[in-house]
Amino acid sequence: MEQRIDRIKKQLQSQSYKLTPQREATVRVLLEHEDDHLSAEDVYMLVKEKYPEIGLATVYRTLELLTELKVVDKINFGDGVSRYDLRQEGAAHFHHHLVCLECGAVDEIQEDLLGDVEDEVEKRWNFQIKDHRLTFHGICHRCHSEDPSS
Amino acid sequence: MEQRIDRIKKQLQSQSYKLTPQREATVRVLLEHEDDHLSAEDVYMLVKEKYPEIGLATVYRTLELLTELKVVDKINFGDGVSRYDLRQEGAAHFHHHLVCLECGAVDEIQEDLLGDVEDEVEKRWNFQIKDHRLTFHGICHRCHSEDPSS
DNA sequence: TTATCATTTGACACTCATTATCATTAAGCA
DNA sequence: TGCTTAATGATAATGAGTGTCAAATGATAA
Repeated sequence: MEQRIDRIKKQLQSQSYKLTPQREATVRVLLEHEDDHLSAEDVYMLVKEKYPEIGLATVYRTLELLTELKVVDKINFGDGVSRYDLRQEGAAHFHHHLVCLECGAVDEIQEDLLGDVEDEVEKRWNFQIKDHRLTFHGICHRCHSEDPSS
Repeated sequence: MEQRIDRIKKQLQSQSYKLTPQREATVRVLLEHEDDHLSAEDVYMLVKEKYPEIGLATVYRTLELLTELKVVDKINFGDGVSRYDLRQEGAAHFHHHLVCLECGAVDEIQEDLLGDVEDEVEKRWNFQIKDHRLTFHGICHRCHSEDPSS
């Protein structure tokens, strides 16, 4: 935890940004909720517990900054809200989503499913891939087993 | 064109919806702009040319209805606007996007890139896939060739 | 320490896509 | 021709996100 915050601090400073208390509090919330796909409003509520004076605009600005620095990914499941995921360190950024149409749960896959596919796309369409988003919509294993009708 | 409208009409009627003139005008616009990823506002403007009395709310309602019926896909490139794509008929629905970070162009791929991947996901995560979204972000072939710096 | 100056913050007004409301109109049907 | 329900258009309301600006903060140099 502290090491990750330290690395983010250095990353900010290398671009002459500061790790202010507000930003640190925000990052801590993201670290404590790594797999929760929090919306800006979610983050705001959680940060307020530890840092009640913080303003919503600051949370938005921090999330935007962290997105620029590629510390978080801003993702969109089509429900009208952006969500923010802390990126995994080190390992390449393979991270796909399973969105359940039944219960709304969002699970993650940490596998590199697209290695070959990316190579093919780069060659055939002469498109230099920087990033990708892959989301599956369907019925998750929980709803699947509870509801034999579908 | 007329046959496709006919089929959509039947699909609507099978759920006891009507193909009103407003809905038909909207569908025609979608048919005439199949690969353009129109936003609701875009559709509204285009429909107004042929049907000036139509209201924006009706366009939204029609697009929502068509989305429910799986006649169109509502997609989101993260620019704050939903876009609507008519689904291909017959053939399975393989349709991915290449979003250029340089010029903002959105190209399409009509290939089944994910057949094997889907099988694996269904098995390993016990997730019953109904649909997927795959988007690549990067530099398109046009910007790529014009700008040798990157 | 203190003065200085750019960065950051919080409050709040504002934008803009989308949705809800509601009175009116049109369609299908007895 | 009436009746009932679905659909429409106008417009108000919602809500996520952004812009503005004065005040607060932080790093740095004297």
